[in-house]
Amino acid sequence: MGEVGNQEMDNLSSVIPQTDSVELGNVVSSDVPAKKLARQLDFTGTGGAVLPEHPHFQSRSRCQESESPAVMVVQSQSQPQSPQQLVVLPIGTKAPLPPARKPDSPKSRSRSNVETKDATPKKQKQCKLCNCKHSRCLKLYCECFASGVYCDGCNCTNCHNNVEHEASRREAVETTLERNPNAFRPKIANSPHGTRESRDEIGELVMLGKHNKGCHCKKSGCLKKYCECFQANILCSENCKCMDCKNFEGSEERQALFHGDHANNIAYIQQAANAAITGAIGSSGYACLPVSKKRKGPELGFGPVGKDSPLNSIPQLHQANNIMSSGMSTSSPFPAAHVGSPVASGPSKFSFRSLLADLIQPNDLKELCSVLVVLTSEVAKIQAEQRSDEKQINDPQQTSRASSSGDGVQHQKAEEKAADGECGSSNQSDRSVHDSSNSNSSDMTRARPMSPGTLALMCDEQDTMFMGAGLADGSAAHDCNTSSHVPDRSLSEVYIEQERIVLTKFRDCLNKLITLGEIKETKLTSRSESEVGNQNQSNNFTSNSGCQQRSISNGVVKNVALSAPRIPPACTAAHHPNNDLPLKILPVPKNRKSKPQIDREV
DNA sequence: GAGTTTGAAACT
DNA sequence: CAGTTTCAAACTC
Repeated sequence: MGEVGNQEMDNLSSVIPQTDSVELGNVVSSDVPAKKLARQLDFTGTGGAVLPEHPHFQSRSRCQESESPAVMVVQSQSQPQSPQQLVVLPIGTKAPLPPARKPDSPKSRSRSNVETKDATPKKQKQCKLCNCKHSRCLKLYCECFASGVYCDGCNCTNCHNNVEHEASRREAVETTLERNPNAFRPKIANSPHGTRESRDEIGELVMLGKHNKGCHCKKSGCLKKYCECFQANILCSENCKCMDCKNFEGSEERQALFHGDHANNIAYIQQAANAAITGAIGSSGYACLPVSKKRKGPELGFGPVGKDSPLNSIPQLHQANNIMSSGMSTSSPFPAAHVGSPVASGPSKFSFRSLLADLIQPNDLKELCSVLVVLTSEVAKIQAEQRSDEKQINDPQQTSRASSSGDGVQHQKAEEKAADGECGSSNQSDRSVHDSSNSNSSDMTRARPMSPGTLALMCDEQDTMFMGAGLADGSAAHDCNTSSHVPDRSLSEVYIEQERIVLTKFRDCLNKLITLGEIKETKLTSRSESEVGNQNQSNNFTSNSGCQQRSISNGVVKNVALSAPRIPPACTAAHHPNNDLPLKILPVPKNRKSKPQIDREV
């Protein structure tokens, strides 16, 4: 341990504002030697940026990762130097706030409303309550500090993570950020590559996410809450450097924690965890080289075990929710808000199995993609034919003029045709929606030729479809560079039209899925009700009629409708009354100018 | 509730 | 960057 020079101590004194002289006194008189503290605080004397202004400051928040009902760090714009600059607000301040965090710790639960030495006055806290003694809650050891929130109601000793010690707090934040600019970022990132294939296999809640740094566990087998991955309810990833990891997809030890008739028996689960760690359960045969077992995408998870088992508490579900949002939070100066999480309604003992678990098969997705691609190619064909026809009619001058003034009309016409083709005939109200969307189309043509997502999609789906189509004038030739053969505008019109069609179809599919999910839920509900003795329910049910079924089942389905809002037609296209029916694309007759033949199976 | 274990953070 | 120490949460008894 190095000596702290006088200079450093001088810096220390000079950096700390006058108002904090008392605090410095506190520091010196605390149970930590002054020099040691000086080192620990690692004052830099920069005195510049403060926590809230740092672009990287976000509530990384174990709160956020786990149980927090939502904490938001708000920067006061008016008083940038004010110690109160950082204001911690519960998001959605509707009272009553959810119970204080740390439901998983009986210990802290019992403490949660007790007055403590020098922490800020007790009130319900949105984050885990810390018990720091030596860090003054100014290091990442402190969960509150790490979460970017003030200690409030904690059981900490000599706490400086509060408004009164804002100055030293800021210094600490600064130091922490110097050491690690990502210190306050979420530790768990979304994984775009999470495979969901094993969801059905286990049938439980799938956690997508990846620990940014990865864990380094040695003895816990990553099956205890010591492990940050396990705690966050995610599988270990290639980022981890853990030893003897058992927190990977397909791990027998891991599955043993969550399966079997004892799945809800906490004692059993903990026993299983211990056994797994000591190798008593299963013989996975893995050599426990973490790398060999790391999945590429985070996957299935179902909560830590032990006394604090999440199987009996909602935090894990919060985590799931938070994981999903944490990945997005990097673009926001604020930690992700978790307001009104559908899973936050209360503790549940039941494992969650998606209603769509049996409905969506990988092949379906492939087929859907194929259908969409075929659809777009048909649209492109039609537009190409259309355009060539119009060329013949109009002389070149008119054509060029039309491209500047009459574009919108032409485009609209094309869209109407496509919309007709898609949905047969659309009713008036739908059309008005459609038209309103079109009003922007021509502008979009210039400003936004094609969304990157669509471009990427088209690049991915690529070629066989489009190239095979051999479009007459190349207007819809699939060219990821969106260049060349045709004037940009007409090309982008085609793309826009394709995009619109694809999105519309995709929306329809999602709606269909929702309906199927609802149907399934209705079935399950009816079944369970009938099991309890309510025999009349099942007779009301018919299997495949979509939304109307929500009126049945003694109000049970009413809730379904609430929980699964249908995706609105938005501003994409006319909505066909039969949108819920499966799509079937019929071959396009040659020389046909109009719409692609899209029919619906009844 | 005290003591132990664990792994992240801090430090050398 | 690796090794060590500190720290506080998780866990055990």
